[in-house]
Amino acid sequence: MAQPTQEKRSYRDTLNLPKTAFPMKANLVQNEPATLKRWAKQGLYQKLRQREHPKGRYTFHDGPPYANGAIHIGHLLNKVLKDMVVRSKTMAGYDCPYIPGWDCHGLPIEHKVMQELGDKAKGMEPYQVRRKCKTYAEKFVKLQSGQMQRLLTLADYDDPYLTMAPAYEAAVLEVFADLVSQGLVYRALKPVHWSIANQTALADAELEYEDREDTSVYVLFEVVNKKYFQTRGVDTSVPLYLMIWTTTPWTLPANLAVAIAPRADYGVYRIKLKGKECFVVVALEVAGKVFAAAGIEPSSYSVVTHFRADDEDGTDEWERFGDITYRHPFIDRTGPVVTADYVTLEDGTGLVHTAPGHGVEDYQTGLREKLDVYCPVQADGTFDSTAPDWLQGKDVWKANELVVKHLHDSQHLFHQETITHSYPHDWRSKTPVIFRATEQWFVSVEQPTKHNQSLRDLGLQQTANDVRFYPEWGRNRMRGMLESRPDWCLSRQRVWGLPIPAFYGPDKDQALLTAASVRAVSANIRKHGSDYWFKATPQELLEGYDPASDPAAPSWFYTKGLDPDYSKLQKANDIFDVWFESGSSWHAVLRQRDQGYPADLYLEGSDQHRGWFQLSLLPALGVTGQPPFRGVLTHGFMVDKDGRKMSKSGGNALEVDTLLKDFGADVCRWWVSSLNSDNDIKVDPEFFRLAGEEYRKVRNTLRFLLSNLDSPRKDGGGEYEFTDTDATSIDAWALGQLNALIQQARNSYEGFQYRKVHEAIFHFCNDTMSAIYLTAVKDRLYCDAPDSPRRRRTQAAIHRITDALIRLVAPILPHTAEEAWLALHGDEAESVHLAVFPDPDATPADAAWDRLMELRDQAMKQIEDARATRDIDNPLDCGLRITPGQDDAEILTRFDLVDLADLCGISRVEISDAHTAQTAFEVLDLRDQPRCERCWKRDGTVKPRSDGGLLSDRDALALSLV
RNA sequence: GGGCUCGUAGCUCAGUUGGUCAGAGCGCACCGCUGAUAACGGUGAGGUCGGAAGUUCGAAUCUUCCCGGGCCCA
Repeated sequence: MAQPTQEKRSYRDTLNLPKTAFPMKANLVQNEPATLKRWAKQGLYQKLRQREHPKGRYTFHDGPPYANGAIHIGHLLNKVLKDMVVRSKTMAGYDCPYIPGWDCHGLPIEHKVMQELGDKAKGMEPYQVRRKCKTYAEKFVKLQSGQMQRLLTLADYDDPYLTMAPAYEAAVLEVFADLVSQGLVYRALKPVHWSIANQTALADAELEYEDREDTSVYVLFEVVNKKYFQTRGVDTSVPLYLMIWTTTPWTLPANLAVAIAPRADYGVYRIKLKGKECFVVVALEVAGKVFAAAGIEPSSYSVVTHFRADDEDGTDEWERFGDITYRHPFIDRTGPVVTADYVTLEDGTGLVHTAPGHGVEDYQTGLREKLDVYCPVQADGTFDSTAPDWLQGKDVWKANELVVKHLHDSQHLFHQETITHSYPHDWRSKTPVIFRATEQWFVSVEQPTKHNQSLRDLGLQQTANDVRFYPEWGRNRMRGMLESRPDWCLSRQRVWGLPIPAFYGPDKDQALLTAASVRAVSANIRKHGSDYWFKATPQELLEGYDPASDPAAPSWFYTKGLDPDYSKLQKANDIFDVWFESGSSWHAVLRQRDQGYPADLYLEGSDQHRGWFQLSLLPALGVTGQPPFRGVLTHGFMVDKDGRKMSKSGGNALEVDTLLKDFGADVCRWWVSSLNSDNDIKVDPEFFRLAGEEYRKVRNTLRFLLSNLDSPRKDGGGEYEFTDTDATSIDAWALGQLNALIQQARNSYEGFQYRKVHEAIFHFCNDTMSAIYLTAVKDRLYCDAPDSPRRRRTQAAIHRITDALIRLVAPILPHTAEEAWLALHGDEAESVHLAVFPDPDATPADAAWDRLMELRDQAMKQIEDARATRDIDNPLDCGLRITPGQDDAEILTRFDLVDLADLCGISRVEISDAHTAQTAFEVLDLRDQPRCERCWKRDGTVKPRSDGGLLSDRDALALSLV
């Protein structure tokens, strides 16, 4: 006989303790890249395309991020959400390709390149600058692509779509040609920032604001139609003036209206000017300041009456009293008084001189009021022949003086002063910039399309019904934007982009731009890329175009029977708004690459309601008559932990690379899946740390599950098949819970509710598995004979649970799921990502399980109380006597007493013969009973065995001592 | 200033049509286990549901106003 102490220790080696190669420590930062390599090596993305797809195609369409800079935390959210869509749809049985895209053209890149070039840019041809831009874009596509892959997104990174690729550009022109064919494209004037020095339009990013001295003038416009004032008792025999203020006198020749604030009070003042009695209209609030500036004493003027456009009670006086008109101070025309929201009382008189050809706000007002976009200033900054003869040929700076002098001489100048103000300058020439109306290309949202309705109406109608919005309020947002949007200005005066394929004729308003001519250029750009526009002649660009068969060919270019005169053609210098390029991706990617149209889902941040969503919707409606998407899913924006906007300067921006290095992709993805991403999302490193804690919990549950499958089965099932007689087993309960999880997770994935999946999985790991099931079956797994049917049944259940859990978590934690999958099925298993979601099965769980678990809760509570009051540390020192209530008596006879004891974590359970109304529990203190040296239970069967140990019957059997 | 939207325990979030709706998880504190151990289990504390008024027998839930965020415009 061995020594007792040795015997005690030796039982540990007789147990089936958990064992697995799946480590507790994830080491994601090192291991995730290896998983990526493995997927690449096995061609996972391509394999998925070839796999069977019982549900058919699910068309997800990726919106292109801008190829500038490294990805930020917003991209992380966006790309991970997209990847979860793609992976979950794939595992639901769809073919769901993911073609990533990049927006490559546009000002930010061109601007950056120009800055880098500095003075060198001056001697460069457009195509040379474009080459630099292309290189720049390529660099960032590569950088971002690498980062996105590092986030474990599964997409066709070998063949992404780039908006600067020739085939893409050609497709954009095809979309454009279709809109042209419908007569939706037109040319009109619009004010832009204009550099006189370089004779070019400038974007906001190319402006530098510097202080500048200008003459500001207070000008009197004589009212013509005084009806409104007459009703207010103003003497109409006395001249009445509107007083405006401006810092750009040179824009006065283009004045077409005066704007007032809708919700401000205006006074009519009686005043003497140069000895003459008159009335002057100025905003009440600023009148004192204005008169004081002109040196007029308060005693010299008085208010006669006052008015406002909008009454307090909301009635619109303006409409009741009709339009007020005034006479231009030095041009023979009258203009209306209109209201405009942007009019403030901070500077000036509260009456704003409005020249639609010389200001963006003025232009908007002009559109609304149907004013001309009149601009008498030419590209070189001089006035054209429509201006008064004393201004013609003079440049705008000279005109400032001339206009002021003229106003003074004609007694329209109330006051002038010199002011210093911040004024935009051309960042290259450092010269002051002007606003000047120029010819731009537009798409009309008002004209009827070939689908009989305007783009606006089509958009409103189809998004009202035929598109699903997640969340639903996206529909309202889209509607509001469609209702208020003006015609789309397509042209930009830049070089880094897709040229608008227009050719101008000898006269200013002659242009060759027909559906057929655009398609011809499109075909040639498909062959040569858009650089061709800058290198080739008009004739070369139009190769394949036959004006004879184009009824829309303009007569100045082609007359029947004669050869077209290509020498008349001059290439346009405009490029497309980049939004038109990305807004054509449904054609350039989905249709051109045969991905299916329309897409099932677009998924972007909520800023894209106005951006990509709307600007894809409009061209798609024009061409196809239907929206490019069936569903639109949006997420919110990242804010800091106090709910404030993220900003780099504020120091609260998080680097994606840092997050990946500190936490790994799966932890970042677990964090994403925990969010309600409809609205703002708070970000803080602490949240990633917490996500890491939760991740470890899930990982450890998987690890423990795996560790109890000591002999992986090749057939993937188990040696045990469940039958109806197992319905009351703990395993049947666990499998029933698994079914519920499968159902819930699949439904939530279906509705893009990743947070719900996250919660369900976490709860299942934490509660169902860790706290209840695995704790309950530990005893049989460890202590039963390895091949005991009871143990094998549990292992079969665990196998099924593990397999299902890995599949369910795979879209969220692709690396960890893969790691666990290989641990479960062996290294020869290909990939969990080629598998599909599990289906709920017909597990024969007894209907009484719900009640039984309620009873368990009650019993646990009592055991807990008893341990506290009687000072019992170890729950295995407890037993439980159950006195069944009437409703539970039958149920309790069906369940195994050992199972019940294991569920409560105690040594044994007995059922009393007595009866009560309500099931009652009595906790037994078993500390005076012998304890099995192997399983530590005091189950009543413990006695000395032939090996000298104190063992229970089960343990003796397991050791073959009986 | 306008359109859309959000504001529930320290944190992340649930709360159908107004009546067990004041909840869950994390975190925290305390306890247990030491055969899942840089793991595991149990127990507990925490909120006048952004503020005010109103409708109602009754409101986190409806109405109005206010405060504070976010996106897009202006």
